[in-house]
Amino acid sequence: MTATDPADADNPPSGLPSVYSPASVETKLYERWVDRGYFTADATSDKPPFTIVLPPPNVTGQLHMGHAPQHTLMDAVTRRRRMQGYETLWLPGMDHAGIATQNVVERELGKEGISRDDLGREGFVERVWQWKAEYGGRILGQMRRLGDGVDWSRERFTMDAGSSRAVGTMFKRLYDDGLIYRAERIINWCPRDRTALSDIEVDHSDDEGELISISYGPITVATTRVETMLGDTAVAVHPDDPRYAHLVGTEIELPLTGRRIPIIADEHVDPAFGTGAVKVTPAHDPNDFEIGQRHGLPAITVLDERGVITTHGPFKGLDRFEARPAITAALRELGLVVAEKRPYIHSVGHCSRCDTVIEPRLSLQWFVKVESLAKAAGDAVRDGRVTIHPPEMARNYFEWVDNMHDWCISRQLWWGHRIPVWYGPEGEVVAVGPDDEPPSGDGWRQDDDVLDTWFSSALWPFSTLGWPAETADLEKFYPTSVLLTGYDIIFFWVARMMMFGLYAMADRGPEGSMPFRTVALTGLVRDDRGRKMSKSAGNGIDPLEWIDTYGADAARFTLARSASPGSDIPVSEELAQGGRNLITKLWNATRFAILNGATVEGPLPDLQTLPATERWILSRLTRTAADIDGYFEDFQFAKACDALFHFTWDELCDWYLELAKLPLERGGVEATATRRVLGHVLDVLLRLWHPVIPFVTEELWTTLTGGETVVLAPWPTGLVTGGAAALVDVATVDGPAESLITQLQAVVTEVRRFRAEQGLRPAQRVPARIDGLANGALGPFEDQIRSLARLQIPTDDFQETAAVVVGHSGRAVRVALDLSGTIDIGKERARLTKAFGVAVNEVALAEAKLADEAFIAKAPAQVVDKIRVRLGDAVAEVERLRGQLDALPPETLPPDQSQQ
RNA sequence: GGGCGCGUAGCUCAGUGGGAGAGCACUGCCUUCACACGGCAGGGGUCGCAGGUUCGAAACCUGCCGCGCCCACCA
Repeated sequence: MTATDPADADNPPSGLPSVYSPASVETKLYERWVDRGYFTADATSDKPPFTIVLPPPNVTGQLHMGHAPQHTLMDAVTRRRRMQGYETLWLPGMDHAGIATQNVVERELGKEGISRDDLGREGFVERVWQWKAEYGGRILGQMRRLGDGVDWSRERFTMDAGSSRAVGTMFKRLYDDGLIYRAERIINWCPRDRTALSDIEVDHSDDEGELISISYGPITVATTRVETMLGDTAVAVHPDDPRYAHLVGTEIELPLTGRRIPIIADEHVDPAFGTGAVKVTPAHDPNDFEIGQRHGLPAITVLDERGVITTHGPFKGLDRFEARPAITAALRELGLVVAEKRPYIHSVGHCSRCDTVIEPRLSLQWFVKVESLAKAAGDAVRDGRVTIHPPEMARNYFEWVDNMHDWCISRQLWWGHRIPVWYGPEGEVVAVGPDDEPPSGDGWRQDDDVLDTWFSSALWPFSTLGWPAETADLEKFYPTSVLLTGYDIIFFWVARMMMFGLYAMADRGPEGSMPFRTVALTGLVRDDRGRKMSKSAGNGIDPLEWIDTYGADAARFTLARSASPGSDIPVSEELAQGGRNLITKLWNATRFAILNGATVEGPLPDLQTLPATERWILSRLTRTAADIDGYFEDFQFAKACDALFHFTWDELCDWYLELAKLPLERGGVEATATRRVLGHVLDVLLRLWHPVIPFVTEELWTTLTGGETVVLAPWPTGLVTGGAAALVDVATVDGPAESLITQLQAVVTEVRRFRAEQGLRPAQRVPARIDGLANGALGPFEDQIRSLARLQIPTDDFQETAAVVVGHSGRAVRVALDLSGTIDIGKERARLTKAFGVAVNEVALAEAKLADEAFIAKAPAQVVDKIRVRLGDAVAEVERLRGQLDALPPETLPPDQSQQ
């Protein structure tokens, strides 16, 4: 059916097929935009800058449903600013993603049967670069398909020369300021990736384990990690615990090892937990490490970097998870296991990259001393220099920033920025800046570790603009305007950019140093049942499939219309279809306009000369544009999309286009005015839509207006430059026209409802006489009302069999219908009776309210007035319905039904 | 353990003191000349529960129940 070939019928006049096929225009348009340099920023421009930071996707990454909404929203924000006349910069790039990328390449090597050790450090890193050249950055191509208007001439990578230089500079500065230090600490260690991790790279989950109570002679301890007992160097009890007071200061023998360890008293112990006695393993537990520090205990490491036991003959060489049952068994044999609780559910840390259980491990690492940096990062939000949207998310930010631990930045990886520190033969430690010569000579060697990926990410807002050099870009585009990202990386990225930005740019003063002025947090993508998207749950939806099936615009609109600040975004196939339908609707509306000669040429006719229908749509357009502009300003994308959707579908298509058909058909002066108004409305509407659905609006706008591009067309409101303020003029706001058309709609809707209730076919024309129009302002629209409600001019033998009355008192419109032969009197009587009952009830309610003295005494006058008006309406309604009931012809039933 | 948030139509969600809304889904009629990816009309909700404030509560307060997320060094 739909295989009608519209190209034949419609192509000649409109140039647009009746069904939009995104695939045929999207790629072409994107290339055109890039070629014409629309997205290329000019640092020498006089326009005010608008800069938005693209969270650099992992070089290994693919565009997934998590990115799609954020990219859409960033693009929409940027496009609107561009149309408003800002010099916009949206700078693309990728993150080298240390562990993730190293893992991918190692897996590749694994397929060839070799390990990274076979290649050596240099060979391996070389291999990663090769991999990047060949497979990396697929996501960049996917961004083009989404329509991201980024400045490709400024594309960056966190490991490129400029970024590396920024990293080196930053490290050196922090080091010289005493904000980077090296220390032996308990850190999170991933035995599979064999590297240290920062606290936030550890995900905690409640896992099944076991709680084993072991007798250490006179005292019993409980543990979930039996294997670490080999490294115990004390047993701790609470200082006030009377049960153990006599044992504090004595020594016991540690089972299986023969070592003697002290019993000590420490405030950290909770006497109410377990036996109230804790085994202390300073090398393998962060709390125990601190207890050890306080009491001068030795730290004995019993696990190596792969999580394998390194001591104690029978257990040496066992993996930690093999050692656990082995040691439990050995203790049980000695009769020392006094209680076992399993399953025991407790919180266990996992590597956020590979899910391996984290092993707290004592090791020598580099740290950023965060105290002063975090304080500054918190203050910048507290004193309003940086705004967080939505505001309640700021609490999360503060909670983290105010309680931050020092940041472990060294990683035992090969892929990343190598720590610029050299160690000399005499134990010298020298941090080397990017412009300095590293020390040479015998015995000097560079640190083997690399920096946490997030170290370079934290510099992204200014390293991409040329820092540490004082470039024109940095001057023009820093601080950036908006950071739009998911709330899941507030800690990983947002807070760290704040810390580093404020520090590195401190010479610009408090108002110029922050990395961005506004942080707009988006939700995460969920499926239509609120579940997180994941491949394993089988509910992953691929945004590229949506683009293939429905087009980029449909995908973008679908995502944007669900995006409320900070709220999660549900996605489903049905929603995407709704998006596709909207695009088609807009397409056809514009196509209709073009087919009917809509034009943007010449000035708009004087408002006074226009019929109320035209003044109404212009008034609605102006209000809608203002609403939308405000919603964009507040990152209320869902509301902006809703307003656009509602105006496009319910007002423009359902009413204005239908109303316009008559004057367009008639031609002449009327048609000329309507064509101009129609062209204007679509011109403005397509501009308003463009930030969200760039492709289809470009195709339609250029066809409609003959303009070069909508990308650079002035935004209808909130302009900072350009002379297009007249696009939406406050003067077009027209209350009387709006209420008049509302009345017109009510008349048409009432007649339609009546017709539907009578079971009339939509196309069937019914003779009708319309009273009450002539003395009202609706008079000129009788023909349109007849057209919309399918009412004919009364014939000579007109015979009123039913009437529809809309409104009351002198302003009522009465439509008398001749339904002889078709009307179902019974149905109509039932309908009127029901409505009559409702109206009577209304009257009773309102009267009761007005009789309530307590209410009258306290309610505001306007509320009382409102109720009086309501009472008047209800009384009129009762009268009206009574009249209609009385006017109803007597019911005549077919003979065969008269018995029922 | 701490923090944040949520519970409104079958589903996903708007709605921050004055007559319960949207999209999708559902029902009926319709290939009406922009659009069947459409049109018209319609059904459907004790706004989680219980108290309180108020003339008036989906909204404000308290408690309870249920759910989600984040943070946390409970052995």
